[in-house]
Amino acid sequence: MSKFSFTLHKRAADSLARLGTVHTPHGDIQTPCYMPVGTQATVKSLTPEAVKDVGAQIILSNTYHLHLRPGEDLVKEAGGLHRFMNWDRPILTDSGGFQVFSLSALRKITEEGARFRSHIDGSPRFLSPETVMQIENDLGADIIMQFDECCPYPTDRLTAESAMLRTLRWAERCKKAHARDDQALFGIVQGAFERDLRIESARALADMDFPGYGIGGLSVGEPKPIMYELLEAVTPELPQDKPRYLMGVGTPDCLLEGVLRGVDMFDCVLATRIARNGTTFTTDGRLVVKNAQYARDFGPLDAQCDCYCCRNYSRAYLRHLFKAEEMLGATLLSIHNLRFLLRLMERVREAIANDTLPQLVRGFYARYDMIKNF
RNA sequence: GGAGGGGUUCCCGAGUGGCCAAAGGGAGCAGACUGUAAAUCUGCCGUCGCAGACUUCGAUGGUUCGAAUCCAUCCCCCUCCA
Repeated sequence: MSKFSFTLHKRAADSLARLGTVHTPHGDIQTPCYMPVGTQATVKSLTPEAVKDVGAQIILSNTYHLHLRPGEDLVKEAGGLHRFMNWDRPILTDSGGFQVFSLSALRKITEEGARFRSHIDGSPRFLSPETVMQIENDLGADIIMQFDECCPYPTDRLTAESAMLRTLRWAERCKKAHARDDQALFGIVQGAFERDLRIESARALADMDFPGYGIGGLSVGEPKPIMYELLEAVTPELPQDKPRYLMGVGTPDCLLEGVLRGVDMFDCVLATRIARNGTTFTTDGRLVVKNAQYARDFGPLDAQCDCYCCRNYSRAYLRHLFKAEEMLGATLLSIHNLRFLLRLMERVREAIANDTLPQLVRGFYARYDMIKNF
């Protein structure tokens, strides 16, 4: 089985943008890339074939959610996550660190790990770096994330530092507990919104020599300029020959800004979530297709888009599906929103290769309405 | 012809003297959503407006300090009997 590696093809001249290839046992990933999220071993509302059709090279799944249901032992018995969910391309599993954060009402964190109440049945659960590694090893994704501690915005410096340092200690423990050399374990940069803590975190993780690095704890409500500043501080501290993954981002503009600051990989639920709620990305900005103004609009969602939805269906029809609560609406908008981000990344890679990234970014902002952005 | 029941704000439907511009639901409209407790959640929903004012509960008239609520007449619907 081929091992994980990263090939850096090119660094842009006028920004930190990079062009690369991530090699995994289930195939290569061209970067910069966006990864659709399939938390519970499914990208909501889509068949794996549809996810491939929109151009996804790799998808995300979630350790915490699969641990609770159906359980990693069942997934392992099924032959691993790829076979279980019928997805033969690369998979990345998030560690559950974000759930520790977002389900904060139900947990208590100690040095040992996080004690939880299951959000499904209230049963007590415990996640530690060691248990998370065991679960992720059983699930069998190509890339697995360390167990980390995420801070809300805003966070006081002491809390930020303590979470960052704990994440470093947990990184060591994850590394020690990780038992499969066909899975690449990524460390995660923390440090909340303190520039120097972020830098310290990145340097320490770099010294631990991970095959790739997540940048976590961002896009949790802070203003975008703060996120961009922190990215600019962090990516130069990370090894050039390893992929950087900005966790949980995002919007079309955040993707571009992330690429410009040296990020190689992104994931975000936004595309599929807002799709299920009747909202779409378009070349001109956000479009809420369920709004009354589209009742008699028989044109496509986005005339620039090459997706299945835009090639075959009108805004009026999509609006009808949402008003009638037909589930095809969620499917078609998910196809479009994913394709929108994936195609944007395709164009970004092309532009880096051709040294035209600044023009691409300029062209994007010239049309994209930031007032109606997220 | 006789007996009974009923007409409430877009729809359904509570309300039977003041706390009612009128419960609740639906529909409608809008907003939110960034490592997914989300096919979810929130707000608005008579008119104008900041407070507040004004017009509403089939129609008209009446009782009362005060009526969607009580009385009279009329209009319209439904059920049963002949």
